[in-house]
Amino acid sequence: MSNNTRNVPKATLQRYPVYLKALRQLKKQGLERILSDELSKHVQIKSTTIRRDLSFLGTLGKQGYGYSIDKLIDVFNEKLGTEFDEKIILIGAGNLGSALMHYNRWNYVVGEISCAFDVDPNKLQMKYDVPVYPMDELEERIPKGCRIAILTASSNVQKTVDRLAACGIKGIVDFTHEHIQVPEGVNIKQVDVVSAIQELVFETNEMNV
Amino acid sequence: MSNNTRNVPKATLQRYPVYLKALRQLKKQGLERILSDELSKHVQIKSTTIRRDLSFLGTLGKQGYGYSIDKLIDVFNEKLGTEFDEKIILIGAGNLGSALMHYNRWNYVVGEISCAFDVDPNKLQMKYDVPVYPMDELEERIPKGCRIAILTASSNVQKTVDRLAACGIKGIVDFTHEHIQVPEGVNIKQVDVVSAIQELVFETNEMNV
DNA sequence: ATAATTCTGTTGAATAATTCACAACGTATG
DNA sequence: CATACGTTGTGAATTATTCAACAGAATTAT
Repeated sequence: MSNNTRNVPKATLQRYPVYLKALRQLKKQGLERILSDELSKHVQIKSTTIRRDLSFLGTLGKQGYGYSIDKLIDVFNEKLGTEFDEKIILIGAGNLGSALMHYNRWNYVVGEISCAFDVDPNKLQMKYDVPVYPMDELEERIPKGCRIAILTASSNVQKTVDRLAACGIKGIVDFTHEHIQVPEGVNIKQVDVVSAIQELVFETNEMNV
Repeated sequence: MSNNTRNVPKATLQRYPVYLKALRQLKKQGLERILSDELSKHVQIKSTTIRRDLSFLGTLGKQGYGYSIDKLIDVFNEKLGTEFDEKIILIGAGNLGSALMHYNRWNYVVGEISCAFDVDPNKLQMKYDVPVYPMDELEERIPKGCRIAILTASSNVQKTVDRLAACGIKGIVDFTHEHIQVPEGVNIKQVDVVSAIQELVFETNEMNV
């Protein structure tokens, strides 16, 4: 009933990207509406949890009909601010960084990589339409209003994080294998194969006890 | 007090990799012991939560002294089965796959990539000491006892997942942007920049309401 | 139209996770 | 060896999350 997005539980917030991804896929398949029960089968989350999660964003479904997929996607964009215009910077233009610049196909999804930075002078060339600047020039080249950085460089990690925070970065997607600390108010998401594998191994072993 | 790892809460299981990573870093810095309060500052998790989490693995700390870092790391390895010998396969030898084969430095951490598979005949060459086989040969080439697969290929994703499950894969680290469904008993971990960015954007916006 | 059906939104109960508070124990000190 | 101190491990209390059950709104069928 509330019209803003205050007080959305953390657990719910973490499920939104899952819904959004599934919805985009369903739309691509030509579907126009979906029931919470059907969506449940796709994302393996109980339908009642889905309905509750969505209810935080407004009264979106219709009884006896379900949800309009387009409407849901729109609401995610409007209310949660994924308005395609997020400016993202990339730190590190190595193998992984290149892969990310390459599938810069999150155009129309969250935003796009505005520019990249690297310490290696050999890597300072435009790649897949993304300019690569020297790491030294971070403070002057960083786009106005940029909040999100993707960190793939693995030297001087902690120092780099501190510089990013000083530049006003509010969220860091961290691909490094280091453990790093962030100042208050900065959010970090690990995107780490090793940790992911560990979690899988832990959970797989648990299941066999 | 329990000597096995039964009934470890899911939330706890997800924090273990965080602890492990921080502990390895502290060890590298030459530290030998740590208090739950100190560790708390590093990982931003309340010390009381840390103590409870660790207590599921046995009685590891000493009152008035803290925890031995070496001992903790050993316990994670022993009790949770990260015994360095996990055989991992990689599906897709493109940019991202190459990056993963390159920092195959999870030797001594979880295991190693035994081999990779790709549909593209041009990519079927040994890369960073990892052999790359044709996708067709998955069923015959997959190592015995292999439980974990890393999925970076982005064509025929769902079909590939089904084949992996049929081969006995129990955990999939998923780098694709697709939404995929897994059969009962198979665990999946998304390692997705886009979803990570979305979560960051969602949470960053939340904080400013 | 009207009635039957379907599926949402939400209440309240059950379960899970976190945090508090402190007794018990190991260490350090004299 | 005894005493003081500091930190763990853990019941009990609190908070967060999930889940079941159902009233009621919108659709569909007649």
